[in-house]
Amino acid sequence: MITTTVRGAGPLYAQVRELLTGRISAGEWQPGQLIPSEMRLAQELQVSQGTVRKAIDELVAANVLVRQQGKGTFVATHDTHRALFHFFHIVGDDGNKALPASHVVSCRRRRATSREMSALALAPGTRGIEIERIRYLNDRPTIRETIVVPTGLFADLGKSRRCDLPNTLYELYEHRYGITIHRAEERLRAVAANAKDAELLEIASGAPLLEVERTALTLDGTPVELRVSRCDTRDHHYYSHLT
Amino acid sequence: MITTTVRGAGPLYAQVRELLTGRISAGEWQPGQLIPSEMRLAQELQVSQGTVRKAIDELVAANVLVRQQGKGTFVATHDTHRALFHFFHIVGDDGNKALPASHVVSCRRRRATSREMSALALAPGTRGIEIERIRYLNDRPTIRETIVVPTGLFADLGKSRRCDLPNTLYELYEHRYGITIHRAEERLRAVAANAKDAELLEIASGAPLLEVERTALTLDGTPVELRVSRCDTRDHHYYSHLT
DNA sequence: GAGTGGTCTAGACCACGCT
DNA sequence: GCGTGGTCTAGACCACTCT
Repeated sequence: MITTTVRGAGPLYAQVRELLTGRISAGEWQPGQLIPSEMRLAQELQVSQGTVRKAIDELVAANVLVRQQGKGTFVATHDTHRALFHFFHIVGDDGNKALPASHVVSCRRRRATSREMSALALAPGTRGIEIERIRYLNDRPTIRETIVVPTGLFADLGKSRRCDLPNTLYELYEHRYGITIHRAEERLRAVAANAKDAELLEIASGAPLLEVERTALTLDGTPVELRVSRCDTRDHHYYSHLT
Repeated sequence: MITTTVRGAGPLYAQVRELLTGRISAGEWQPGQLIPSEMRLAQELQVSQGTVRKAIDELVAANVLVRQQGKGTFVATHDTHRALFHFFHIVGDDGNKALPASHVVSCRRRRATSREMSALALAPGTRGIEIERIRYLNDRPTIRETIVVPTGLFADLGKSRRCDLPNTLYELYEHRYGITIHRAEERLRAVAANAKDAELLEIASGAPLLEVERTALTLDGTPVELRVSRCDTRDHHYYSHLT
């Protein structure tokens, strides 16, 4: 494979994989879009189809690309299914799983805290947008969510009159700001409900809550969102599969 | 590929994969053991090396096999590394990760509860072995663990004088009982510490604890252990990576 | 029928571990 | 030097989608 810039060592298929990743990361191929066929890519990059195939295989395994036999290969997109199965791990104790309805409580701009600056790699003094919302499961307020994103990437987020945000924010990030969340890290703790938690979730102050702190990252590893969810786990739990 | 028993449809490599899985599951190839080379398997099964390779690729991805260039392919085994990186998700808030020391509190035989019977697919009235232990992180009691396994599979477990069990039980299951834990499901909740939790973990009664209920399964999907861990998450958290 | 990904094969050469 | 897995290639045929 010949490229203008010297691409470091490693196997050919890894170089092809990184090249494809770069094009997607740069927005050359948008989410949902059809990428060139394996044959075309092989010709363009002067490698065999099998090498392109191996590169694509790995990107499919990493949820970056999606194959559809007979149609082609597409850049993965954020839909309700992905939100539910890859980025929402709260399940009813009866096994039911559904995306909770959301109600925005507040939406404001403020300085980032030191925790937010370190988690999102922000310069001191950077301003962020804070969205607070309550999410309902079985018609009961179950999750109190505080979401912080830097103003730089999401300039006009929540500036419309009534903070009318969709339930699945990652679809909004993708369609409106061209930012695709690729993976996330979550840190879970048990905490005691404070007065505000108690009021919003209609529980006793001091009751145990599951706190999930999530950092969401783009394909190139940039952290773009810090989200803290406090969940009433009396009828629900967080599900994790270990391999 | 010709086999005595008719193996259902599907691609050749999937049939090879299931055949290899079956041999491992049946104990024909033990954990840590070298399996035949790709060439030998290809000859034996009358398929190409590439087909065997694809089957093995998938089993490596599923942590069933491990390749070592120049040496061969081995059945995956439970060592300290796997315990720490695949089956232990509690991390210090400072980023430190270490297996906690364990102290067995009690070890007894009793009837399984209905919860245990459903989680482990046991017949009513089945007896189980219950191990209770405290695990220490930074020299402080941090996790209270209750482990239940059926007596059928682990006949003499904990019958030695002083319940002297190793820190990583899955290594014991593998070496002593020929049972390999392949994957696990965890359900997390926040709960309030009861009197016993408070005493053993040296915290206030009612303090929030992270409860992790784990079902551990073998390669063929049989559940063999139910483990409930109650964790003091004031200085630690449960880490989860989403893709 | 043309184009796509999915499977299967065969062969070449490389990198590594052992003896 | 030999056997192992790791990479790369080339070509055949199948299954699916769309026109």
